[in-house]
Amino acid sequence: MSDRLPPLTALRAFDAAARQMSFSKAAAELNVTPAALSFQIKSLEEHLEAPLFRRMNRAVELTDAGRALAPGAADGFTALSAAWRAARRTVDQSTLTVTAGPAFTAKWLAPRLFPFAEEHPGIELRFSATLRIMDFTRDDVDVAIRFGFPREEEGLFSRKIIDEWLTPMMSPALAAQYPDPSDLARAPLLHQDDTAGFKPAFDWAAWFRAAGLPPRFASGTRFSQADHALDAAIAGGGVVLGRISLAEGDLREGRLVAPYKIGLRTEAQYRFVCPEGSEHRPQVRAFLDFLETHTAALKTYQEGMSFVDAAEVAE
Amino acid sequence: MSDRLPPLTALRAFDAAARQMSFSKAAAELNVTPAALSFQIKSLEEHLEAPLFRRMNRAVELTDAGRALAPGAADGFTALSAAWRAARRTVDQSTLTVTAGPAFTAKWLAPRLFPFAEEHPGIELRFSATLRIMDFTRDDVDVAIRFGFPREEEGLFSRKIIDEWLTPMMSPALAAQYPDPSDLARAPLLHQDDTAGFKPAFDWAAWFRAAGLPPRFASGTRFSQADHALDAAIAGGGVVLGRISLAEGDLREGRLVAPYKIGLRTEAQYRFVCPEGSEHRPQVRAFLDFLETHTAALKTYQEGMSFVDAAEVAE
DNA sequence: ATTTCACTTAAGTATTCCTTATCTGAGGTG
DNA sequence: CACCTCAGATAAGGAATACTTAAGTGAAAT
Repeated sequence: MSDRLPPLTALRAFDAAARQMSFSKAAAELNVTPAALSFQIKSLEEHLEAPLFRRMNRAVELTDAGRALAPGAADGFTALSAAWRAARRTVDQSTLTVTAGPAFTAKWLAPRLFPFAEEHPGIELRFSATLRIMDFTRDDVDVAIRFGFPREEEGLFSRKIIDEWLTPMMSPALAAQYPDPSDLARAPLLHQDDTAGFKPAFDWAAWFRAAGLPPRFASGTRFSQADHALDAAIAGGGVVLGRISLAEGDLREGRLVAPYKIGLRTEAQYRFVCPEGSEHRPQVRAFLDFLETHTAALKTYQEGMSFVDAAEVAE
Repeated sequence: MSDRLPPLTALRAFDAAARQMSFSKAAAELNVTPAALSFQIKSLEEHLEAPLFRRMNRAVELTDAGRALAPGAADGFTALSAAWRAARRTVDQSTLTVTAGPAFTAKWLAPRLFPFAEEHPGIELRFSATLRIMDFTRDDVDVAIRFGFPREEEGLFSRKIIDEWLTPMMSPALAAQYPDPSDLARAPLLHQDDTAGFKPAFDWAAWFRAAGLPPRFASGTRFSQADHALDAAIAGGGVVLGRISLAEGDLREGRLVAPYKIGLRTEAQYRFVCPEGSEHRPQVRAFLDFLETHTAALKTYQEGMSFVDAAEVAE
């Protein structure tokens, strides 16, 4: 009964058998004959000097020792195969998996998917819209686009792609009704909660302070995602404190207008994040280049605006 | 470049090489010749169709692919070997590793180590004093003794071993100075913080309410561990609201006395916890029996006491 | 210039692993 | 109740893998 690891093929056979609760199904999974699998289990039991399965003639069930081994073995092999996939992604130059929040995915990535595909026909782009923090070695992701304050992390390549600022936005029809910032006192306001935790805050209260207007009681419809708030504004549902990063397309197409010249600037920003070293992989390089050229257009919207930093009007 | 797992021996060779950053050291670790290890790495690189190491003539360094693979591979093998150790513990009948909080270890387990060893000469008992929550499949522990409210957990065997209650305790000399509960108004009180998070609380404030005495401003020395507070009381440093579970030995030996007849009872209790099925293993069985017979003596201290539930005097 | 060190390569061997074929025994079926 | 089926066990031979010894390479150290 050695303390060192037993033969790994035997352990893998056990893992499959424990998951399937059947030797023959496990054998099928591993593309070997049931006889081979039976041998592997037997050899593992000899190493342990105790049975791992109780053999009933129609089925097998785990012994206490088997139950102690199974979950950890499953975890171990899951980790190994995730690591292997991560290494394979490193080699693969034809696919690129990007994760971003739902709002950025909807408002920025999705509309630009086609242009990217045209520029880079050899790269298959995949999106994974989630706010969950990614672990590049565990999740099948090459690149993450995250919104937040700049932060360096060990082993990660990180680059700012968009400086964020906000200004009231609304449908052209509403803009005619509310020509002046002070008119917002009687306008229906749309709120978004997804950046509620950021400090210094960049919400309506902060913008009113930046504009030197009296605070308004925080009434109005609340949205959990910024893109939904923007869509509601497009539909004429109210005035949204729009994030330039997300609204750019809608502003360009005239679905939204930003009639006032007061912008609220925040240190929070969209960042491109990938494992260190990954930034040299061709498809990652291509994607970063694409992001940088396509975010450059945002700068034009800054013309004529006067900005106030969120930190200056922090509560 | 297959998506399935590569040969596991090759992966393990890579893991060792990546950890050691040296093929020859890795070969020594795995008890093979450097040539064999070189082959394994090469075969893994062929599976991946990309190099994992950059060979400099004096050293090796990981490529991007290697850096992507290494951490996950290490995690995987760590998990596998932990799982294997867990299975081995299941088979081993000669050792028993118990984890408990520092106070229980000091005041209850340590003094009874010798009696247990005499009763069960074949069992080697090991203690691991930590408050960290244990994962039986990951940490090398057979049995945990935890203090808290009763709670059932999937896959765990759990049994109450001590019903907890508290009463003021002090050295015999101090007891002479403070014959009546009301005298505590002028006594130095000792506090313990380790159960501060429990609700309903069982602290001095709760006991004063239970005794119908006016509340005292919470001054006095604070201890992060209950056993240190008891030791301070033994040394005459003040009056502690002692937990019967921890104080039993000191009460029996006369180092502490509990002069008042008002006890504060709490639902919190010491529990014996082990993986389901483990409770049948001989050394676990023996330890649980031992605990149960040696905690029975605590009941005698309840005689003559009148109890108030902590919930009844909750703030 | 020479030595040394770390890894590589080659050829042969040992070991592990897998297959085919046969066997066993309990539960389901007619 | 006999029979069949199904899941796993066992045996022996063969294929694939892993390892060893021995010789080789090239850059850094002396």
